Amino acid sequence: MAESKHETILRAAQKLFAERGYDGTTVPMIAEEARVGAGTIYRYFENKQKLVNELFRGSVARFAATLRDGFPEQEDFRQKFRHVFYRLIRYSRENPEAFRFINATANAYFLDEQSKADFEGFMDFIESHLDEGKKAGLLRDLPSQAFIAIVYGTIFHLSRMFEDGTLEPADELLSGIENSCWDAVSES
Amino acid sequence: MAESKHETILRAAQKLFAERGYDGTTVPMIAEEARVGAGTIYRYFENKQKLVNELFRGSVARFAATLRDGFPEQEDFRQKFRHVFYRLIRYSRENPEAFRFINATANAYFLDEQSKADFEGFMDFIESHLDEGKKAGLLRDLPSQAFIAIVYGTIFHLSRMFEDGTLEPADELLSGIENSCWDAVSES
DNA sequence: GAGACCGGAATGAACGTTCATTCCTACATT
DNA sequence: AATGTAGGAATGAACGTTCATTCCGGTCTC
Repeated sequence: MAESKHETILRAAQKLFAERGYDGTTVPMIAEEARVGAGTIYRYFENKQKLVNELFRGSVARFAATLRDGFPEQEDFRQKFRHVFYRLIRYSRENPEAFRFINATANAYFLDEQSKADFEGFMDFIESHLDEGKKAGLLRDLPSQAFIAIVYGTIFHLSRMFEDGTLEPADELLSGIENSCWDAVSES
Repeated sequence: MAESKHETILRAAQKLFAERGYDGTTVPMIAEEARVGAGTIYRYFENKQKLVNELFRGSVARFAATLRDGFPEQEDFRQKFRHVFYRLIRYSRENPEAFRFINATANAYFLDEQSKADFEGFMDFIESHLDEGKKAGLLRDLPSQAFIAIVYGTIFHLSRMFEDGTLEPADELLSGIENSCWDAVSES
């Protein structure tokens, strides 16, 4: 089998959660999307809330891995910034549903402590990376959270536009926006 | 009475929708928050979906009014940009629940055509304003949608941080971010 | 005391979840 | 090789609960 039932169910849930949200998605909907019986879902997940938390943590872990993977530890800060930017873009483009799901879910009332902690850890990676640039005097005198708002906020909105076809993700466009973001955060 | 029941119900619904989303909010919850009977809600709204759509349109209308109000038609583009930036910030700060609700709801499956059209009209105002700057050669060679992603995306993320206390909305910080955004979109 | 208005119990549909049953696969027996 | 059997996996009808919505008896207002 190419994909286990466990994975099939998670994939189906992710698609629906991204489209309709957690509360707007019923367990029978997930079952139908995954082409399994409703009861089967409960062989793999204790309940709907455990399912959404497991899905969230998995998505965040893969997202974090995408960022850390091939991080140019030896190169200069400008290169590192570029790496993070393009990896954020890459993940949002290759996993639009996961990206949308993560962002819509990150503050949700049904997330457990572990999930919240995992997401915070992921954000800390981005923040500490920006802190490094700030210490090196390469970035403006703003809290690194502000940089996150600029870079992550931009990419988040961009990915929405790519998804609904408002904007086409051409290389030239991405490179232009990467420069914009760099100019927004870097010391003049 | 300072506030009609109609308004009280809308306010209560907005608070809950912003916190828990449309499907995560039940009509009895809204009734309790508004301190009215569940049946009373149906004296003012045909059903839950009509309620959320009316609320959405009202919020978008007030948001749009905030932007248009006092728009410095006679001044230069830099001033106009500043105006839009600070009005976006102002609305998100004075109406954090409305702002969060609008952004979480803008693409939702339960919005009717009228609501979608209203929101698009609002976004068109921002876009046409940016187009003007582009025609004047003041902005980079990027689609104006990309500018929206940068400015609106930044403010959206920022407002989240203000709401959950990650960041404090000091004047100095806002002015610094406004400059960042301007540098991100303007021709060097 | 008539009429508009309101609250919250009542209602049927739909929810998350369970469970008795069926299905499938692998191995034992011949 | 063919048949029998065991047991985990899968199912979907059924359960209690909760939802959106309706309805009706009571309460203000004039």
